Amino acid sequence: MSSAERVRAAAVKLFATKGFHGTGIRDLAQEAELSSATLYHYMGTKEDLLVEIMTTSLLRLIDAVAKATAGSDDPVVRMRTLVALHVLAHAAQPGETRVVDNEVDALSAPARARVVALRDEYERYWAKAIEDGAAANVFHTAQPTVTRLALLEMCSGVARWYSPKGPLKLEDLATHYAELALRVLGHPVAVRAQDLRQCLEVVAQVWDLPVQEGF
Amino acid sequence: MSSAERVRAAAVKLFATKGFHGTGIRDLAQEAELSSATLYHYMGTKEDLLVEIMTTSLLRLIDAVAKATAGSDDPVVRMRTLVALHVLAHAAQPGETRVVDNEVDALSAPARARVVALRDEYERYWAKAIEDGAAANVFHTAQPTVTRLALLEMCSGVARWYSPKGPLKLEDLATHYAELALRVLGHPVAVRAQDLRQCLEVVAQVWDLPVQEGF
Amino acid sequence: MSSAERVRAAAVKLFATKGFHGTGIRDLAQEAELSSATLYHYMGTKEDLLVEIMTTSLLRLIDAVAKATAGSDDPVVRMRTLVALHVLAHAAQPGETRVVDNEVDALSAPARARVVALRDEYERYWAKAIEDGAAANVFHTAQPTVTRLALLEMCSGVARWYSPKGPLKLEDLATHYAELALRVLGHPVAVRAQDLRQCLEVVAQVWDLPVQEGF
Amino acid sequence: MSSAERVRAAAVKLFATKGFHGTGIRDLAQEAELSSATLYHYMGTKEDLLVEIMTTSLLRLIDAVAKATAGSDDPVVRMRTLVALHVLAHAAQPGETRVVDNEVDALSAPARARVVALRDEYERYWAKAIEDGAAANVFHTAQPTVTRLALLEMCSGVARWYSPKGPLKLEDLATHYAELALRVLGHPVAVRAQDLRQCLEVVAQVWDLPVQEGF
DNA sequence: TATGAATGAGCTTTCATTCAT
DNA sequence: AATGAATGAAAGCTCATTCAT
Repeated sequence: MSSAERVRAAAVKLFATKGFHGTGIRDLAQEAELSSATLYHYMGTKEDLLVEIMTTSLLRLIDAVAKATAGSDDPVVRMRTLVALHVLAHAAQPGETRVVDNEVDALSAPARARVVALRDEYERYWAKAIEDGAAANVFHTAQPTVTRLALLEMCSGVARWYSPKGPLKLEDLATHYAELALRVLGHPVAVRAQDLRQCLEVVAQVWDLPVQEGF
Repeated sequence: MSSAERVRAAAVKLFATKGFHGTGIRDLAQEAELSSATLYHYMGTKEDLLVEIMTTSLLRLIDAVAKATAGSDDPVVRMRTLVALHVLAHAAQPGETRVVDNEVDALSAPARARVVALRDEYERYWAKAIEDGAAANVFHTAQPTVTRLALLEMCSGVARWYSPKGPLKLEDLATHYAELALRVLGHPVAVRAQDLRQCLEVVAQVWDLPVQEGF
Repeated sequence: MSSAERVRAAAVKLFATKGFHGTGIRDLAQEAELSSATLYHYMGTKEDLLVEIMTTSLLRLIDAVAKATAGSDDPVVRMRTLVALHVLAHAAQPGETRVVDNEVDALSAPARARVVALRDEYERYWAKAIEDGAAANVFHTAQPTVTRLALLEMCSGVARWYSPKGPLKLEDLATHYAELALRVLGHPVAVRAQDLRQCLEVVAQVWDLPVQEGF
Repeated sequence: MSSAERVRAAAVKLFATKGFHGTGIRDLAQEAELSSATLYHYMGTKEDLLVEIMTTSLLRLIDAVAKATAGSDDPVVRMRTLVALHVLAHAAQPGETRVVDNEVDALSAPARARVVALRDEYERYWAKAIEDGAAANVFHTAQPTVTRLALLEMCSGVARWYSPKGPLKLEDLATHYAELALRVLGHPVAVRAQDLRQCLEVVAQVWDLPVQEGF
């Protein structure tokens, strides 16, 4: 792993576990096994580093979602895919995703605006799928917006507790959450692992992970 | 409001919005309209203040849950109550609850252990209700533990976005979430506002809020 | 013991053991079992308290020396008396004397000048006795000034280690030091406890101690 | 002089004159002509700096004494050497020695224990010489322990008043004190400057001073 | 590429002191 | 006589960042 990669990895790890404000430049340097002065060869300011992590993480998520839902009209299939992708990303990349979910308030106003815009762009996919499903009468929910927020929080929570060392395989996790989400939307159908095969492939490709069950 | 109360309120507000590490003693002093030296008449260290907030918040939640579920054997009723209480607490006290949910990592090891023990004690109520419902064949979930975590995250998320100024009344919010939760648990039944009346009363009592629809 | 006395005693104890700068107002308050605000009923500033302790301690020493050497022309007798008084004062009042000996640098310039003047006045008794003894050819020392300083340091050191709980009685201590001092001055004669009886009485009177061997 | 050396020199000077608690970080920075932040490149905590000064000072003293008394059986010679070394060290390095003698109480318990152990190791040389002299009937003292303490205090006092700018040369000072000490021990013999030549050399070597009469 | 040295600004916390009650 | 409340100033120490080498 190059020095630049070590810096980024250190930032992801520490921002995720100790928070942006709880992580010092010296902590980053120690984690990356560099001097604190050397860090500045690989980053701008500390905030730049945070922005970069958040931006690339969200862009990847948007990229993955765009790829995985392209050409699918069925809202149920799209929803299943969105949930699976979200959960897989949060389980496989808990560092990045926790940073995105928890450290938005640490950004300065202009950077926050850009990050929030990306997040909104991402959430549009969810909103659209729910709206379409409601219009098609396959989803039944009195409060589509609230339901969307509830689903997103439910799925994002995975990053807080999932461990690849535990008994639950990634694909089972994704399958389970996809089912829960469809239940929430009033469309309780079984989801099979093979329905999500494409999601796993997209995730592996976008996040550059080895293609295997548990990444 | 006394100085001591102003200090606590300032801490809740700022810890919730800017995070523990992102909040300086001077920020607290300014928010509480006191000098930073005077703060120390009303608190120990900054961490003591955090611990106090987390502890009382969790104790209240446990207290509320104990009161509201006492004497109820039906797992569906208990679950409905747990969800409603959780959502109401997070919507009515978003500051405290966000601090509890987000700042555990800011605690020193011994304090963290105590807080986590309280949180575990609270979650036992959820685990028990889900287990009982599954045993009684009214809940259907292949992964009870995962489902519990998913529900908790879903409900806690309310503290991140709910606003009493929005169109959604607290009781509608609670009703909606109770329904979503029962759907997640494979027991999709309608929930009526009157089913949750007792919850509203317990919340009003435990958090010392005025008894009215929107608190 | 009155509050005023408790304040003074607390200051003597803490200034002696932790130093003036190492002792906080809150330490004094705790030791005196008063609130820190109440302290200020019994003292001016912290420095005033220090000055008062040093001044009364030195004035008592001067008073004692004046009383005990009055009417004695013999330099050997005077020297014996000076040493005995000094050692007894330092052994019986180690707090006050340590403060006087160690905390002069903590004083502001004007206060220091006054205290140093008193100390000089006291040391004049030693200088005079040594000069007279040298003139009378009973003391033999090539460096009278150095010898005086050496003797003073030797005797003051008692306050750092003597304990009344140890095996050495005060009168034996004084006798021993008187002999050592006369040896230093080239006049090695035995000193008997009864030679110092008057010293013990003067010390008991000036410091208001119970008249007994060990005070 | 390097920055690191300036920091140490500043600490010695200020701790000696104003005391540890009376010296602020900003005072040290000003004296060392560095910013207060920069100080922390060259030290750990303020206490670490104090410990370092005390430890190296005592280790040097022990080193010097071991070197200078090696191979000497005669208690009189050893005593003469101990006194001369002690006095020379205190006169030539008044800063370090005053810090060692006066600031032990400023140390935390574990650091104090280590420093006191070193001091005890040093004082063993004195105790041994006095015991041996008494056993050989060349020293006559009824209270060997008290006498040792008296001598140490007498000699340490030099650091409080000796100035190389005064009329007294270092070697005369040492000679005079050696004679006083032998008088105290009941062995009043003349000491010649040439008896102490080796001591001067050892001091010059251990403290890295230019070899000349007045250093 | 890498870092030791450096720093102004800031951190949390304590300081000695005052004052209304 | 006694104190809780209050504070400006200062304490020891760390911050993110720069720069010469």
